[in-house]
Amino acid sequence: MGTIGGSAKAETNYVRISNLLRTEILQGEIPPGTWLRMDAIAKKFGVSVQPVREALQQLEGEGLVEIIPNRGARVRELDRQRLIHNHEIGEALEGFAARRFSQEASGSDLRRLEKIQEQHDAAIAELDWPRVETSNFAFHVYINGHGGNEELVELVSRYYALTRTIQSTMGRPPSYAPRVLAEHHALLDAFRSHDADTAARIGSAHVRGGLEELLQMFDGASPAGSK
Amino acid sequence: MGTIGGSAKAETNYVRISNLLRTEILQGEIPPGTWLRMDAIAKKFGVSVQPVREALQQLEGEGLVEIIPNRGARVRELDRQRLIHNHEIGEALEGFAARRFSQEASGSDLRRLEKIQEQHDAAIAELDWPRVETSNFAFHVYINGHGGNEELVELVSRYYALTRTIQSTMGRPPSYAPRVLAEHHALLDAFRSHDADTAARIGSAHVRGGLEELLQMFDGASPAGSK
DNA sequence: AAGTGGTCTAGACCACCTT
DNA sequence: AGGTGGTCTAGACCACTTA
Repeated sequence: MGTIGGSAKAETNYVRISNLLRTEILQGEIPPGTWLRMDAIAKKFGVSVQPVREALQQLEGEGLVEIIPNRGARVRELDRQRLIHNHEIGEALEGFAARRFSQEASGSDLRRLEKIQEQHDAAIAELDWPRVETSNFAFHVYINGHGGNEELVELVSRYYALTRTIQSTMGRPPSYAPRVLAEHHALLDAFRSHDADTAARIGSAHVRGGLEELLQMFDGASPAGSK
Repeated sequence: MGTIGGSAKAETNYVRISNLLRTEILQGEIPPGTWLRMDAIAKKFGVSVQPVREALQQLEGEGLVEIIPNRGARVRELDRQRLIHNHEIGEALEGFAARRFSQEASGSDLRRLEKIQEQHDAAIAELDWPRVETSNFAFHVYINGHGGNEELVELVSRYYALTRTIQSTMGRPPSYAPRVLAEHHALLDAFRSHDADTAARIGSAHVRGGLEELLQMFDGASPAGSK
């Protein structure tokens, strides 16, 4: 019923639904902890409940959704501990990627990365926050993707995007912009001199610095002492 | 986290099926590239096709299975490139975990790890390969799990277990046992002296060494140049 | 043009929670 | 017990491949 006349492509319902839910979760439009009631989603998409179930199962496999058998599905909670654990994974992967980039990047790779950073610098100077986000994201994707390891890029992006949720909900501290700027340029320096150990150290510290800022906001927002 | 002991729980079919398929794939009983026909699996479990579909969607989210819309599901191929990419992720995560363990492990943590390594030593001396596997696995899980980051342990195990598939299919080179043994003991030394940089370096190199062995077997088994 | 096998719907069923 | 919402089955439907 109500077939959308399109002849463009045979996109299955479960693929469309999982894609849409994924971006909505990663962009924070559906906040952590939200219950995802299957019949409500099915109704919203004009389909039965089964393709919705399949989409949710896939997101559970990706770690974005938690399905409790016979109870329901919810967006996975993003508590203090999970914030820390996600950043540990990011710290490990970005440190590795920075090390490799410092070893393997050609002159034109470096120039390309510098161009991206110029965008980032300009966006910060103009206080254009959406553009700060996208250029920051592009900077890291370029480094992480250098070896052609898509799965690594995807893992980092998954954890990175999840934290952006909290940032855009809670705002950023004043230390954010100068810190990110300084650390990106320190990374570029290490890349230019092909200093692998320094690149790896800064790459990891960059993630750790982001975590500390987030925890400040997090602890500031939720009154301490609650157990 | 507490295990819920013995309480007779209502285990749903999709959970049972995904668990079984997962272990069969990770243990190499269903080799990479195998098509997973839904009605065949449904018949085998005595259920309809829908719970099978949900189990497969979850495994796709975990990266173990590839679902091609309107075509079917297959165990993801494990070609040379993916072998390399998986090990890169392992290298990053295990290097991180080794660094942290060297910084945070208490005396009793160290003694516990040494006990595990004694099991490993003995198993190698007796050429008891299944026990070599399990004690090797326990060694790494103990290090990786030290910070309580279950997701990190799971990620490493996922990539690690996948490579075991190939190892048990193709066999191990003679260099395997002495290399693993020497590297584990070098790690223990670094832990004992709380030498974080060395621990991280050896942890990463340990994974890289395993990759090189695997690639030797891999390239030896499939003659180069075949198109 | 037929065949194969994946996808989707409607409705029955059942686990768990609330009263 | 009654309610809510997740789970499962049977069968129709449809996309894609064979000839």
